[in-house]
Amino acid sequence: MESLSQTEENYLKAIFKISERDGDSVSNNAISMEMQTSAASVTDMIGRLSKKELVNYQKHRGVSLTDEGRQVATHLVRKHRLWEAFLVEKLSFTWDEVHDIAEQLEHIRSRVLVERLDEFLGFPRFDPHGDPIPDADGNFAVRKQVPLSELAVGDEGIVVGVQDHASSFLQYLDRVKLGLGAKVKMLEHFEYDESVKIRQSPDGELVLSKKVSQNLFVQKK
Amino acid sequence: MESLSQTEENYLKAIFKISERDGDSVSNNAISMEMQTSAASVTDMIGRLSKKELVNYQKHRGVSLTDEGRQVATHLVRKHRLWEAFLVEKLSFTWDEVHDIAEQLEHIRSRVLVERLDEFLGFPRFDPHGDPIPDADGNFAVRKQVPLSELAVGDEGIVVGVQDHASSFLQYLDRVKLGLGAKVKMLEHFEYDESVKIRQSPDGELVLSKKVSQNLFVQKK
DNA sequence: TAGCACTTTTAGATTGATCTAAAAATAAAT
DNA sequence: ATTTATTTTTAGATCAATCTAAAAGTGCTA
Ligand SMILES: [Mn+2]
Ligand SMILES: [Mn+2]
Ligand SMILES: [Mn+2]
Ligand SMILES: [Mn+2]
Repeated sequence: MESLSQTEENYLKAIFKISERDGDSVSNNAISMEMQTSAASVTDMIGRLSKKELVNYQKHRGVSLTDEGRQVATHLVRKHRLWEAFLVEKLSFTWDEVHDIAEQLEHIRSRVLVERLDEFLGFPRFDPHGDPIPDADGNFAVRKQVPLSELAVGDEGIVVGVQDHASSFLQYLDRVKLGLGAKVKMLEHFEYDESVKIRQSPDGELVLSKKVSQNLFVQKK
Repeated sequence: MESLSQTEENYLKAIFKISERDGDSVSNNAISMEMQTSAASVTDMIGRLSKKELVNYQKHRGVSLTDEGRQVATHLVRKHRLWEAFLVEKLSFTWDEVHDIAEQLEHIRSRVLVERLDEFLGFPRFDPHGDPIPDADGNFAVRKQVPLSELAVGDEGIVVGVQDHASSFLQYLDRVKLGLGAKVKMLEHFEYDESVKIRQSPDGELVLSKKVSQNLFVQKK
């Protein structure tokens, strides 16, 4: 268990992310996409991670994280999200500004630091984007949430997360006052372009494109 | 001005540190000592830093920082010390625990982050070890301080800094209640081993070895 | 001034991380 | 079941950062 390079950590995080999305076996291709590197580089790195028993790997068969690899990955996610929370809660960054800095901070090595930070923040369970912060054992809180687009007419809900983390999307949400915690009620589905009309508490009405309504998570109330 | 690797940054910081101590022209040897690397590696790196115009260099002639190199170095020191202050002030680390974590945090790249952190901490002028935190332009506060060993009998002072940052020294100081801010009065110099006896406010008396008294900075009162 | 000690540079290798181009394997389609 | 397309691996290079061993340069000392 000598310590990993940032690059190795980034690969593990990428593999974790993809396997959460697409299932346990992750293709070279998906990794090279996510990491923006050549397929050859991925093959090479997978070999190294495999030698360190962080991934299971047989040629042409895809990779999956071992328990240890998964631990490393979830710990990175934990650090990433805690730092994002720190930046927003304590240093008044906005939710569209924190990701890139957290990408760096997540590689800081100090178990104690992470636990102290967690405590300092009051043990937050979700990050500024509504994503769950795993606990020290790598367990994620689950929350029953649905894309806003799936609310039936008349349903009410609260915005609790975003699917897309692009700055432009987050800034758009700020502009239309649909940040985390916003109360919404579905008023109408338009068949034509799958846009929706919602009421946004207490008195605003808003039409949202398909893309927006599918990328916003709400909790039904 | 493409961005520097952590290694390059560490070399610049080392060169800065040595030149503060020993004068502007820094030898290969001193750097290899400070960085714990071979002289050959130093020569190699110096070549690279020179090509990037971060140091002035002619073979066998020693190196010195250019203005740009100096800027980078002082900014690293600024970040290092702000993070140390953060760890102590906000996350309740002790002064002997923070250096290694700050060695990592100092490489985080985000101008805004540094300025926000500075503000969050209330613009501290000194770090937990009493070292000055340079401002954004790289200017260090100067403070007239002397090693405790140089107080004359009867002189009073306040502990404001340490020369040696070793954990064991810092822990020793905690044990004998000689942290930053402690009030001391010189009572006696012992010629035999150059130890000293001091009064430590309000009522303690303490004998300190030469090594200790030379590594503690006080401000005369 | 000639010799010796110490410092610095060069030469040559290694390791991690990356690339492109080509070969091999797998998956999809005809 | 062949052929074709796509994915994955290999081969061979490059670049940064490091090392050891040897050569070259500086400078002190007798
Ligand atoms: Mn993020
Ligand atoms: Mn997030
Ligand atoms: Mn320090
Ligand atoms: Mn310090």
